[in-house]
Amino acid sequence: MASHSQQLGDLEELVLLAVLRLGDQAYGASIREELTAQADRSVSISTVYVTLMRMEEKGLSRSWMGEPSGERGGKAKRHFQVSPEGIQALEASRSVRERMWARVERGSAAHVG
Amino acid sequence: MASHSQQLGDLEELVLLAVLRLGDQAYGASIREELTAQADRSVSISTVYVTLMRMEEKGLSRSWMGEPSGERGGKAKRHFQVSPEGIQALEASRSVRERMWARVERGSAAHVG
DNA sequence: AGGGGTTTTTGACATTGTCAACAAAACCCC
DNA sequence: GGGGTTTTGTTGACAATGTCAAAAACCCCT
Repeated sequence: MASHSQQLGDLEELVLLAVLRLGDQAYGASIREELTAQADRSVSISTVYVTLMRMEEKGLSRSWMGEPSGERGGKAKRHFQVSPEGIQALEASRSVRERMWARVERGSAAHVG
Repeated sequence: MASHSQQLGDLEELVLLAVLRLGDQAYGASIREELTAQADRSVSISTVYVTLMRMEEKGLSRSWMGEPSGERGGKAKRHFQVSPEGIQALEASRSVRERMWARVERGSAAHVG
């Protein structure tokens, strides 16, 4: 079935995966850390927010303000979550990539890795 | 070892994979067909060329003009090839994505698929 | 009510994604 | 051998995404 779920940018995809992984601990700083440590993508914190805001406008993610942490200073954190549409887009992206790789590894003269 | 291979855009990645798959049959029209049929990405032919030209400037791919086909009309085809740097970038991209997915599927409360 | 600490938001610019319109060959035919 | 037709490649322009420095907002303390 040719789904027409939204195309994800490469960073968008990684951000969604980070949010998914972090679950209820997904907010600006932790998402950024996940990208830096696990995705070899050391972006600034603003990049994370901007990407998430834009994706929210497209219905790929949601967010809400949490309670103040109670610790010394600190504005309340904004929590993020991947929407069902976001998950669908992620899966579509993954399956396309897997198919393309499978085609490379079987049927061609090129040898990779 | 943290490689610093170039970051690929999502389309760039798919185009490189198509070129790899097509081997010595990789030129404008066939690349576009591969994207349409296998990657759910129906881009125009100009998109393919522009993406490849830009990647060539970055050292991710190479190209050269072939001989005229001999069929009814038709300018000579330009052939494309993925460079070693391109292959490295593709592999880096893949391994990052696989790690991120693995982290999602194990360690989290979220259930996907 | 002012200050230092933590987090988010805004404004701006760079890179990548996208295509319509245009140019270039190569073949055929009279 | 020049014009028409066919196939392919190139340009110019704009939209979407990637990126960050600087500013704003908020919280807790004294």
